[in-house]
Amino acid sequence: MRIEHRTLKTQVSRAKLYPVSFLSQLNPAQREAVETTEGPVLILAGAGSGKTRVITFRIAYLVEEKGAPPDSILAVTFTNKAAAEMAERVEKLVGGRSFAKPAISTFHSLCVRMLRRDIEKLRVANTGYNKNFVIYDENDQANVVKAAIRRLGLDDKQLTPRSVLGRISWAKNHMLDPQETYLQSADPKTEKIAHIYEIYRQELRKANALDFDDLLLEALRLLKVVPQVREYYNRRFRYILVDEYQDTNRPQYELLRLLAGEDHNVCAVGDEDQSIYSWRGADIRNILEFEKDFPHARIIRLEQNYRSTQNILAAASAVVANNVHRKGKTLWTDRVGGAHIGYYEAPDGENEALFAADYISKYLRKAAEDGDKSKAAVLYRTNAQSRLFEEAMRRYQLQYHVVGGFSFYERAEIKDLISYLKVALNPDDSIALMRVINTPARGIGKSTLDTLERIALETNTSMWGAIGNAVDGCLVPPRAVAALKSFRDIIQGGRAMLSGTFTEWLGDAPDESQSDVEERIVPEESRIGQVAEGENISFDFGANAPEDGDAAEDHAEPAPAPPAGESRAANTAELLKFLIDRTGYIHQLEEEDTPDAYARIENLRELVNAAMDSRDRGESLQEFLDHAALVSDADSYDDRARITLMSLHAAKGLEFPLVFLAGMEEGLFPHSRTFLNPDDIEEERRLCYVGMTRAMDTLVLSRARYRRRYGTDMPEASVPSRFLEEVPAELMQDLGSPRRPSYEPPYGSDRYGSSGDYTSAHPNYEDEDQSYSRTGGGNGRNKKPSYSGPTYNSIDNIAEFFASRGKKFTRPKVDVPEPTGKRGFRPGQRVRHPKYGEGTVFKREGDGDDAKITVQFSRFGLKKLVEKYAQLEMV
DNA sequence: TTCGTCGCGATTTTT
DNA sequence: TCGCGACGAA
Repeated sequence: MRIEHRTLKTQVSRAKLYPVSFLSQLNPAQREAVETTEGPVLILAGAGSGKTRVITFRIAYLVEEKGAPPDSILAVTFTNKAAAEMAERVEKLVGGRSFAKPAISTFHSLCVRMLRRDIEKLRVANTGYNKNFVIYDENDQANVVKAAIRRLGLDDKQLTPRSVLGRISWAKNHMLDPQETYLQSADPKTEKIAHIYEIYRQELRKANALDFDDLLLEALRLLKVVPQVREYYNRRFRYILVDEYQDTNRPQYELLRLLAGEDHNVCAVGDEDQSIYSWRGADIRNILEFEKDFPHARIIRLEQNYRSTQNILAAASAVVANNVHRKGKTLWTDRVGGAHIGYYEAPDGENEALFAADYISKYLRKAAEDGDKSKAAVLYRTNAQSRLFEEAMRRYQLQYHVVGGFSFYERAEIKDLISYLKVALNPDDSIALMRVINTPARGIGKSTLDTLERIALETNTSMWGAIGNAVDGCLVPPRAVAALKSFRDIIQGGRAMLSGTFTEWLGDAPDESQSDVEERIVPEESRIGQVAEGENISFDFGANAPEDGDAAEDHAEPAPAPPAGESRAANTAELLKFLIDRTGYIHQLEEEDTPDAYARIENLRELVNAAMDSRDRGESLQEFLDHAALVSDADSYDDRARITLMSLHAAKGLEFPLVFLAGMEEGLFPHSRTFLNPDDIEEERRLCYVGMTRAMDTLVLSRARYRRRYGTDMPEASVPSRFLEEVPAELMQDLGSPRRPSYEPPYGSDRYGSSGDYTSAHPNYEDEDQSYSRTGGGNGRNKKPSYSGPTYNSIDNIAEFFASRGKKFTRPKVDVPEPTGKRGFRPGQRVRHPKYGEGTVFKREGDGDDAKITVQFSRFGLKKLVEKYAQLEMV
């Protein structure tokens, strides 16, 4: 029925939307990539070579020319944003002709859908996950690990939750279980980690929770272990496309292989030079071994770049050419010439940001005068760098958009309410429960929690179960019993609302003697979480028919009133309002009566709005929570923004006429954590390549000569990034970096920052700023003296700059090393220590005899040494 | 048990 | 700068 519908419509409209020139819009390689639909294909797509176009056209081609049913096509992307975008573009090409849509999704949401559908097929002897499982984010994971470390009585200084988590994730990405990890461990520390890993896994099982890695692993297990499931997907998906293939890890790779079935109609698109996620388990071998696992694979190279000018491409290529582990390829463009790569060396981070703001504002204004709607991005290595640029943009009154950092769902108040929702849906989610059991404070303190934890451990139940036991058996002081009961009442009320038994529950006036009543009212197999599983953005597996959503309800219903007298199941928004009301959450914030508290209330309203939107889309609570768990920073990219600030990683896949690549300093980019491992440095270099190739017309690299790390008083001298050296000098142009003070010894190459005669008494951003203080100046704004003074291009001026902003500042007498003599250890310098061997100076603090330097030793890690005694030698 | 203050340590990158 | 844990007082 669906198929008939499709073919009919297809014939009618093909001619209109697909003129004969459809394929002629592609170059020969792209065309081959689109037309080779059968059998495995590996598309090596260089930066800006039109790969998204190829993927979308390929899908269109499959549907239009090959007559493939749209829902037999699966396209996997890296981010939700990319998936949504691709879906939109495909929709434009083939949309409106069929109800069936191609499945376009991220790996993780694909796995969630597979697992929600079939995870219970993995249950053995009535144990294992059920389909109401929750997804643990990094914070939840850290809490589990923390508890495990504590329980094992281990020192959490040597084993930080973060590092342990990293090891666990590593093990999972390499598909090692705790036993295997234990067997492979060579030292006591690794053994302990294996032990923690084991506990971690047990705890997640108990909580019916999966972490991000588990989503992939369990989905994979499902396909491996249950043939019917695998066959279902093999029948369903005849054509599979994978974007950003270079960033897939082992589990994802195997998942693909199983999904591909016998047909092997897999099309993988990737670029080795853009592999920037090896730290997350991405395995470049997936590209190299593609031919091995998919014999007779066709390999197609897309080497024409349609994005960047020749200069930009040449510069980026020159940088990445320094990588040894690389097959190598040649990208070319017909956009010959182009502007030079700009370089600016600011005295400090603040000035770097101001320069960027000024440069960007002029650039955009000029574009606007020419009638162009241009766009610009500031890219940096670490999100911490964003603050300076935000301040600068605000100062220039520029509209900007930040990707990453704190997302909506990471705010404490949002996480609290999300946790309440999670507990209502799945009380055994102990992490969520612990988060909210005493927020807002209701008198459940540390000692009570310790008791609960003990009960949970002894009776092998979740915290929720322990609460039941504690209340029933009066195992805690009366006060605590009362507090626990009030908490339990709220949760049970929420559960009753979900199952549509709220009124019964009210009438029952439950108390501690009736824990079995709960079982009757909220039975194990309640409909919770499946209230309306149906339409959603990308696709559904048609497992459940959509229920009629009560979507027509008034959007502005004000009171968070529990729907007394109704017996239908409540939707997410209603439950949320109920929880906010009954927990007194907003009430408590109002009491606080601070601007911050009202901002949080605003956020909560926003959350309720999101819940109502979700309800209007017909989503269940479960889907709402999945969405909250799987949105990522990169998803917040708004392509309408004129100026975007984001990390280099987040910029992957995007392009901008102007790219400003900031913080080109050793230790920052490449990051100091990568110094030890040549492979990691190569990844940094690829990251640099990715950043540079985002630029279409103009690329500016910048660096701060002094930078404050962690907002300390004292800026530290920096060394130019090695990547700067790797850009051919003739492609670069200094944008008038302020001249360095004469007493400052030249760092690195003389190419940087000293543009000879250029004295730069007025770096160009100054004018701009003055005009701002003229126009925007005036009353309230003058709390901070407006920035219109002299140029801050020397140490003294930096001091003045900070002083003028009311900040404490001591002149960095330190950071100017003595020009000669053996004490001149400065960041970047290779040194040898009699005991620790060779290393690289990371930073230097203090002066004279007190001078301390931090050295990254290849064998012993970071050490802080007193320079005077350390007997360091230069290498 | 709670709430405030203080000191310290952290920052890569993210589905 | 900021968030967290430790510690101490009510």
